[in-house]
Amino acid sequence: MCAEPTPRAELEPFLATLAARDYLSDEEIATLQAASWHFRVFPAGAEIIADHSKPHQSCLLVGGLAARGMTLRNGERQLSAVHILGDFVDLHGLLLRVMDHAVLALTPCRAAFIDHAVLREITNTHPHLGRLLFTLVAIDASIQRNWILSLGRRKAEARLAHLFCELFARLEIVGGVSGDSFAFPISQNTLADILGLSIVHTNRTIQHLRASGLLTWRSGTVTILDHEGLAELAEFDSTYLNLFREER
Amino acid sequence: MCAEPTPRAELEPFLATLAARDYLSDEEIATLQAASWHFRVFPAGAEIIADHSKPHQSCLLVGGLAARGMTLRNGERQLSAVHILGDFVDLHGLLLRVMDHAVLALTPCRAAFIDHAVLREITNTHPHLGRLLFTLVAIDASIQRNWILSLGRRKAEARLAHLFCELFARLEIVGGVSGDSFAFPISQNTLADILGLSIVHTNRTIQHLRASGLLTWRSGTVTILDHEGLAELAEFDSTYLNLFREER
DNA sequence: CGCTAGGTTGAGGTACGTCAAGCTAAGTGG
DNA sequence: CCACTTAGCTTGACGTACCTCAACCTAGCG
Repeated sequence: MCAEPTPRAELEPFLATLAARDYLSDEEIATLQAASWHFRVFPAGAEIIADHSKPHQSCLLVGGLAARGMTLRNGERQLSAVHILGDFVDLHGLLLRVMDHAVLALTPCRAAFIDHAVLREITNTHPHLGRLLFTLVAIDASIQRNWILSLGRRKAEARLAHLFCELFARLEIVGGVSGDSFAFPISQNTLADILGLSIVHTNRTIQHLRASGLLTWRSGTVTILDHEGLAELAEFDSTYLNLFREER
Repeated sequence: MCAEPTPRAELEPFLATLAARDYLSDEEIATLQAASWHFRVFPAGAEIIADHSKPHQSCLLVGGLAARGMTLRNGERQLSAVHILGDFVDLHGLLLRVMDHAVLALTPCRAAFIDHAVLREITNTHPHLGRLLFTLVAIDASIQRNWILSLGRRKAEARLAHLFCELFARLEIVGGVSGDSFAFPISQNTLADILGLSIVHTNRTIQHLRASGLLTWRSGTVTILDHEGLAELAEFDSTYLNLFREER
């Protein structure tokens, strides 16, 4: 591969997500960078955090795609969130203590772990930074609310369109897009578990989206050909992503 | 009606939700009770907080049922959360600043408002209490994840069963159940918007649940006849509600 | 060359939606 | 006390979005 990046560089996408929502002081940035991060890699399909476990660390994704997943007894799986680099995947583990879902690596992933004790100390000594971290939890919840709307009321095609609109917007913040394209190297099987659809119907929905000329998806790369048309189809309104800098 | 309850008494359900998850010091309780709460009532159907508004207060529900709702252009509505007394309905508004959904009174509601400035000050001066408040936001997110599983993978009947299991468990904490019954005075139309189903199918699903002897729902009251059977049908696992006292 | 994981296609089934009508109970005005 | 209205519940008939099963196709890989 390439030379081992410095921890400092690996935190950049995370700092970018924060900086997209509020103003970070140099001292706050330094605090985050000075913290003790432990890096680990996971192959595609690996379980990063097990369901019902009681983690003592939280996990920041610095590379790859991950997801939160729950499974019914009959084996059907539903993914409730897709995470990209810069996402503090299980920050809420600090508050919830017991996982009610698993965190899975959808692609090979690189993650940085930080002790809950350190995070708790940050919320004690840096209240604003603490609020900023919890804002990320609230934004995750916001994304989930929108996904509830998708699952409950949007048809398959609009649902998929909305997912791609959202991923593009989120990846843009952290430098995860190049031009109109972003890496999305997952199987249609996995995508079906995100969309709450069967594999077959997922396949047909993708074909329909491709045929309408809104996007392509080849060899693990999605290219959006018509941003406006896609957003129109999805009724995409980015308010819920909180892409504005405000004192929080 | 009855005599005006004291603010102190009206906060009890809220303190109970907190106390179900962590240990509150007397000083923390006093801080919450001493805060300046403004009470308002809303008729059924009223908009408690408007979509896309920028609230400067957060809203604690002290009576009635409320919900978060989003609407598509074609008029279809999806409710993403049902709130009961003691719920800090839009605590996340403190962090998100712009509402990405509306908060609606499903029944006549009584709510207590508190300035964001006060909440922010609490997170500055009482870090543990602040974390506890944000834990409520994280639990809301947890509930939403479970609802994503319901909408994506559970069939109508299990979805409805899960809703009733959850409401019973949550209402139990705040003294909102009597025996096996709780008040649920909403129309099937509204219920359909919670379940992401049509009215007609919602009606048939309810009838099927009733016929299977698991519960009754008459004149605004749900009575669960077979808790175990209902939980079995719903695959209900209360882990996600965080009903355990832990240092957070 | 054969194996495998993933993508694609067709045929038929089911859970759910839509439309339209009739029912019930509560409220309103005469 | 009785029309009349209205909101909500119920039922039937029919339509459709999505599911299931099963086959085949394709590309990568040892």
